[in-house]
Amino acid sequence: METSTRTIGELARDAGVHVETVRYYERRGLLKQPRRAGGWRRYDDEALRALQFVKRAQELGFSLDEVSELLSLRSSSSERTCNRVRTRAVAKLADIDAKVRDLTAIRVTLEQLSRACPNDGPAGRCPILGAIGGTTACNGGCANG
Amino acid sequence: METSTRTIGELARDAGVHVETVRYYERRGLLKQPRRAGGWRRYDDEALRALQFVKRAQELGFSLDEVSELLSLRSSSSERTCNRVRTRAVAKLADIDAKVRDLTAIRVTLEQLSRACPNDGPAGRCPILGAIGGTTACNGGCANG
DNA sequence: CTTGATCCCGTAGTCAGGTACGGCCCCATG
DNA sequence: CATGGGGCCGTACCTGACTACGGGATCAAG
Repeated sequence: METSTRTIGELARDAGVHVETVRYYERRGLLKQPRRAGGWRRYDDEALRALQFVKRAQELGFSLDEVSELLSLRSSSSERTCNRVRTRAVAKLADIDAKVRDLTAIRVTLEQLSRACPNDGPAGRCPILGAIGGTTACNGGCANG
Repeated sequence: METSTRTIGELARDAGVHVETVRYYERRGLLKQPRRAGGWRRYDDEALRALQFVKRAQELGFSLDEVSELLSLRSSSSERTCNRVRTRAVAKLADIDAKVRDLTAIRVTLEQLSRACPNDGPAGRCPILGAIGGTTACNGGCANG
């Protein structure tokens, strides 16, 4: 943890990911090639921070492609970098809002159906099955004839 | 739409899905084998309703495996069917709630960061990049020295 | 110097829910 | 009867983010 040079296994443990994940990120260009000692990758503290950056951005809902974007923004020196990052964050906020709206709509429907459910009885009287699919198990008039 | 016997293409169009999706559902056992005329699948109105059942259950957040379960419940004749369906619906509600909670937590964080963003400036002064990843582009003291 | 843990690499597989392809067959229309 | 659009089937491919495998190399401890 406090050693500034780690093997891939130690790095992975410190960051709470699997070794294969580190190699995968490296393949995807999310982590830069570390130096090698006798063929083994050696990572310093900065590599650990880079890995943590990826994980945290991911936790904030960014895909690995988007993390790549953020990473290139992070190493850019433009005065507009911050603005561009904010644009991404705001777009991500909109994505999240859309998802929450969709889920909430589904939730409302499911909850109404669950409430309407008498909690016993056969398929033909189940309001949930009824709402999902009309009549099939019950051709022609059970519960409405 | 009003013909009671359709080809797969007509069924797909009526249900708003692709032909391949119908064949895929059939392979997965979500739709039963239709009768054939000269090798071509022919579907009646009930097949259309079955397909719509699958789509609507999916819209309510059920995976195709869960839809299979619902389908077998639907054709069961037990008095406890309704209860079992409700159990699935309630579990799905809990899933949705968990997802919404996660998304909301992310949302709060992202929004705070967006608000804190001065909307211009370089990476080193970007609160979003800062919050995600500490220091890398900015080793040793920009914006805090 | 041996042993066992760890690392190397490339390739392939996983999950969900489809989507695409290619070669052949069938059906309705003119 | 020809033709073109659709349908048949099996198989492979897609996205995203890993995860697994196998055979060989290397390192640290005893």
